Amino acid sequence: MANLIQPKVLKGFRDFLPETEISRKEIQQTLEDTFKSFGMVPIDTPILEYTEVLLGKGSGETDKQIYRFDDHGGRDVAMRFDLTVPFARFMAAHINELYLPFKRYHISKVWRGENTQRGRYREFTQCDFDIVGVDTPEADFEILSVMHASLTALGIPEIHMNVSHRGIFNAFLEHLGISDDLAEILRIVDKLAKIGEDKVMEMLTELADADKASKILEYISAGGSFDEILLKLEQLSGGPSPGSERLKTVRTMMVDCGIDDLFVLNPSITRGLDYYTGIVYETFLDALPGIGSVCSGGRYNNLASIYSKTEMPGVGSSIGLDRLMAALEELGTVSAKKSMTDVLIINMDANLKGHYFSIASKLRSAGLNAEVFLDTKKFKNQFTFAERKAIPFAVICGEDEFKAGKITLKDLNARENYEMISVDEAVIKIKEISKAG
RNA sequence: GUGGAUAUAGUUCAAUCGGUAGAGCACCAGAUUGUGGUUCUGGAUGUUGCGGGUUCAAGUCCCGUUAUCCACCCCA
Repeated sequence: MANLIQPKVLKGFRDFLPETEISRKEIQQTLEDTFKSFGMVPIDTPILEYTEVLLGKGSGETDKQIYRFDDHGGRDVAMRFDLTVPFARFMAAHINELYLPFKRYHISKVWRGENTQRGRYREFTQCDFDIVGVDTPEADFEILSVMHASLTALGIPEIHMNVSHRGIFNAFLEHLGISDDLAEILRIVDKLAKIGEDKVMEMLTELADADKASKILEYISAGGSFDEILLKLEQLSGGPSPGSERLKTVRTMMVDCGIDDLFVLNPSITRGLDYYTGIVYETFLDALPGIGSVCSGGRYNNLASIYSKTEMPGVGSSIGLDRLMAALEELGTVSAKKSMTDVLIINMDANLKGHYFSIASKLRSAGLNAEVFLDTKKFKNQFTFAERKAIPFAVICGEDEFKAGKITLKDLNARENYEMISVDEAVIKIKEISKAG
């Protein structure tokens, strides 16, 4: 009694109450439906992998953030920090049982031991979708298309997907004659939106001469329409390149399909992860840029090469469910349902216990979610329970109704009774009122 | 990981110079019944995040610790 254990959870880890979990599940369902509609199939992988498998192509940062330990058999293991690297391993392991191009989605938790902030946790859920086996504009376009469809299906307000291309940027740097400090330059360039042109210029001049620095700044801050910027990038990088041609084709496809509205070409987007080789993208909410990217990814043509000799070019994207939730919560656009129950059967007469459950069963057969209150308590109690759980209807059946083979339906929101009707009539009434509301 | 801010009832917030913790809302019981939004009566709100220290006395001052938020870093 004296030594109760504190019911605490670890920093960056969270419990989800029904209210939150219901909307999380709804969002996941919407995404899953979208992914399926593009012919994508679900997979799953273990949360624990050999450390060498996960760190094979990671950067130094991943090293620091990964949860890593020795298991009971003395194996050096680690928890997955994203879903892309395990997917590459998965493809290498199962390539002979699969077919190409392979399009999968994967919604699951990942772990990173970094410092927490709003929308940044140590345990969080990613919704990944990737296409492996083809290096074509069709595949690049399809990922962008799924992103567009997903975010539209979720009804995310005021959003822009920033698109860029590593290949063009590399061609540009090569044209400039820069081959050192590439990672450093990428990092500085990526900060443009956050720290501004002056600061970026200042930092770049520390790495390269002023002329080159201003060229880089000119490249990453190129303005105008998608096509205008693309033209400018080509000019700055010494003419058309495979990357620019690819991006041009993808752009044409977006226009042909009428989904070019949400995409902007933003050359300052580079992405920190070093396995990206082609198109890259990041998505920010216009209203909440501070919360970070809610959906990003790109093309990685060599990722599986550390596990297999088979060429497996891939392109994919990841939606950060928790970050998205944090944003939607702040914007007040999450539905805060407390339960899915449509009808509560009031438990008022101890002699009719069994009957109450048979009414519930009939309601369920009619497609409604129904539950019986699990104790014979007074009405006030049972109504309060219904209110707590936000249940919209109650079925009342006492001796009178039972004898007549009827029930009384109560609309708990309108506080209106429909007395002495049959269960079938109640079902119709409930569906009618629910539809209207 | 580094630096800064914050932590009081379920919740939103009080508590003077250091003097044993308070209000609204919410909650529970009853008046109150085969019908919960009103009213009335009564009740509990709590190891002041946690652990030490100073003091006759600590929510208040000091140290440590944990969590949250903010910035850096990085990213979803």
